[in-house]
Amino acid sequence: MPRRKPTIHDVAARAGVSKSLVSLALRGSEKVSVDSRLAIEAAAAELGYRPNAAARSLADRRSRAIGVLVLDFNNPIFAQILDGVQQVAGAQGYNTLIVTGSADPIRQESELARLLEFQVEGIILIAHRLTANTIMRISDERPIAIITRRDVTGPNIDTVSNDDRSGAIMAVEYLVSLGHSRIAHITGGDNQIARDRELGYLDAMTSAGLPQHINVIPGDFTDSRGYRAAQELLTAAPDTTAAFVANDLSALGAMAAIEELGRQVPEDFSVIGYDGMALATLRTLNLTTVQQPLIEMGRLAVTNLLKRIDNPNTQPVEMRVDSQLHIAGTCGPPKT
Amino acid sequence: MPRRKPTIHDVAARAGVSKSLVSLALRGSEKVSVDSRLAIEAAAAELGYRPNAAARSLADRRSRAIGVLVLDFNNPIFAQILDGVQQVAGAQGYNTLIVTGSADPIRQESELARLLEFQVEGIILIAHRLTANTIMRISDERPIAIITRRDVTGPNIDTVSNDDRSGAIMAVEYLVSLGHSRIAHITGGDNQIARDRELGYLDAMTSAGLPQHINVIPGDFTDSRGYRAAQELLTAAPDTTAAFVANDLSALGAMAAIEELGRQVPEDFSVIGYDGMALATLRTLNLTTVQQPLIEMGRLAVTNLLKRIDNPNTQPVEMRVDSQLHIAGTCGPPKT
DNA sequence: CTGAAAGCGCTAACAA
DNA sequence: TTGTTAGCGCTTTCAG
Repeated sequence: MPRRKPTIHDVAARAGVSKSLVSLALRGSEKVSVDSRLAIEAAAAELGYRPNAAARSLADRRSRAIGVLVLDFNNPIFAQILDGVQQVAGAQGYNTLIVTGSADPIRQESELARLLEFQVEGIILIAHRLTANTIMRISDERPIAIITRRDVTGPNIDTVSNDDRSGAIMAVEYLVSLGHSRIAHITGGDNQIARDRELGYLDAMTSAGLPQHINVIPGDFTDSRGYRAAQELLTAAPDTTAAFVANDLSALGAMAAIEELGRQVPEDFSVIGYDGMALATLRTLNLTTVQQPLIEMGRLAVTNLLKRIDNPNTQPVEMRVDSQLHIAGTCGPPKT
Repeated sequence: MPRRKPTIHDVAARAGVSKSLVSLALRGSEKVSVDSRLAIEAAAAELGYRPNAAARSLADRRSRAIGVLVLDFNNPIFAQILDGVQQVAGAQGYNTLIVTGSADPIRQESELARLLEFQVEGIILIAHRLTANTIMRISDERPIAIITRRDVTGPNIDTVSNDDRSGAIMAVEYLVSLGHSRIAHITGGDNQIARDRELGYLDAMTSAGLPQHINVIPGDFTDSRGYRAAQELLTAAPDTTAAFVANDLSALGAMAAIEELGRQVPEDFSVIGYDGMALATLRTLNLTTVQQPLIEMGRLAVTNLLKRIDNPNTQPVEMRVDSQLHIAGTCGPPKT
């Protein structure tokens, strides 16, 4: 048994037909006689034949693959989005190449370049730290669907996002409705999403006639930073009774600090997050949050992307999905 | 400007040299004059040239890619392992193709097949639900490195795992040392890892001279099942004071149920998990657990795999990593 | 140092 | 229905 990998050529020889017939048969063409098809399939099976995707992609001039760039895997919400992405892509016969490059913009660019070299037919960006410039440049080569952000748009770019500003307003209004007035905000740093959520916070506070400036603590969407921000908050403004934290992961970190400082959540302090991270809404944590339809967002993005791949010159689609207040166990009325 | 993608040929024309020189220059060969190199690089940049990975892989007879099959993304520990995998693979110039096929063995097989068609040079299995048979068959074609399991071995298969049985013993002994005697176990279902952990539990209970049979509740490694199992446990054996849960995700679910049933953790009930999931050891949850060096496991597996790719006929490597008791906040002495 | 030529495995006309 | 023939874009001898 020759240790060389069998090719379509070997299959043809073994089945006693020509190369091209094998190609046809294997991709299920109608114009192959039943006999030939059977012979070919048998030969392929016996040989343990595997089509070579690289060769096919070369000859075909298409890869049947889309690339997904994930900001990082440490925030589980990206895994949820990815689930949705894979569902739809798989169902449509597309392979998904997933890469993740840490939050470093430079590395993200090189990851993107790798995707492009693989000849992906389109790209999904799940959160990202790329410049508008980079995205525009890439979108010139391939259609792009961006999930969670909507600040970069272009003729070849679709977006799926929720309305972070409204979501944030919803969160703060909920706290206000519970009777809180000294409401703090731990931000998500210097990016569009974080800014929108912060703006929503400021909007809602202003509408409610509440003061807020001292209570905006910078964060960065990580749990550890949320932890430190909460410590800072309770030191600087111990009379604060509630916090809207920019995302769930940070909110979990914040809760840890709050409880370590001797305050019970929600009795002594209310916390509301943002995202709808599966684990956070798990009953153990029971985080009250603004829930985005994460899986659905993944599904929608691929759907749009595949449409654009088939039909490049359609108008860009900018979808907004609705987020919902998920009321759980981390918010309550202030103690007074 | 022609909308066709520029090829090496276009670059050559523009730089005024031959195709093959461009190829050499682009891969950094020494034997290209500085002038030519500069001209070629300039031409490539101006044209926005991207090498075609499919073509290269065809001509090269190697893809410089490894495939990773992840059981599913819902358990965050797999993301941690993946981090380690990507670090090493990236550093060695390998692309990682990540696929995930739900826990369904059939779908997992087809995901594997796709990886093979992409001509990956080796495969990493992060947990999996494949039969020994399938794995053996695949390992015939490509080297495989399996992470977390060690029940399938073969000449072309390396493994990296921790000693689940000892880890489980460590967990139970810790509970015993705190004074617990009515210690339950929520299992991880019907797979080697879960069985090993269960055996460890039984070992430790026996050594300590404690009864255990009524207190083994079947689980499946998910949070929701952990939740239900804990409910079941407290109904069937309300005098239980502690539980060793087969993994962290389930442990979180279990804690939710326990607290809902009015018991404080750790005051009224102790919980210890297994894995060292980043979020669980986060201070908010503060789960006491047996911590596996997840990132390191990912790194080791790729390292072994790449060695085997370079040097196919070496002895299979079966690595055991050490897990540690991570003492946090969910275990305490029994209430009496 | 450079260029011509062959071929990687597959698909897609086009003939037969 | 089947076989033949060109490539797809790139790497790699092998002569200049």
